Amino acid sequence: MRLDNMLLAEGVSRPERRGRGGPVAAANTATPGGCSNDNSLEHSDYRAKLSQIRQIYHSELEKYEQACREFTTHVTNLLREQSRMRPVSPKEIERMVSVIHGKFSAIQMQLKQSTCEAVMTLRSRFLDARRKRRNFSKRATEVLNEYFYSHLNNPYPSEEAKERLARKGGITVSQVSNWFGNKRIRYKKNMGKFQEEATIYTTKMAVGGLGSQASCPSTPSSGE
DNA sequence: TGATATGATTCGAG
DNA sequence: CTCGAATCATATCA
Repeated sequence: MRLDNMLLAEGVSRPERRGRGGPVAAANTATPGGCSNDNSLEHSDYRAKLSQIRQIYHSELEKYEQACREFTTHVTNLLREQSRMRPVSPKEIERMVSVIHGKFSAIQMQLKQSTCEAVMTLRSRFLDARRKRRNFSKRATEVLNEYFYSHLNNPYPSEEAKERLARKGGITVSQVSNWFGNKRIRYKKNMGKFQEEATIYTTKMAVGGLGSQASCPSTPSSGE
């Protein structure tokens, strides 16, 4: 019965597809800001696939139910015929019918399970933020690198600092945390590869620290 | 097209 | 919760 709830929550066994996308896109644990603006285009694709799954699911379900009905009537007719030869109690008929229904519902269970799997796969395919990774803007990486290389001794920004960096770079706090996590370990892994970058940012910091940025044409400030 | 860069996620430890 | 580490999946480069 968990499967039923599952399918219901995913909108597969929903009677209609009218409005209210509902709980489909809201079941994430944290969703670190990745999907804040651009849900429309990918979502249409996602919805299309989901409705395809739903259609198959419903047609299969209908087929099973029809087959179940046919088989049930067939068996009951058979038993009715036999009742002319031997006594057939209503209890026996009832038992046969329930056995048939049990078999068919087991098959339906399998259908539900495979549908569930398909939906989960689809979900992870489309809703996983890793699938639509975008590099940060020039401005964002600049801001982050400036902080990183000016705090090389302790590159662990506080919550406030993270918020400031996030605002300055136009990204979320979670993204700032991710960036610093990646940066720390990758810098440590081989510092040699980052020496060039390090000197660039440290010298930039030195220059920028001395005379504001009034006459510095090398800070485009708006990248994209 | 393969190699590399990079953002995001997962997992265990503290 | 945050952290380091490993890993995934995509973007970008040569």
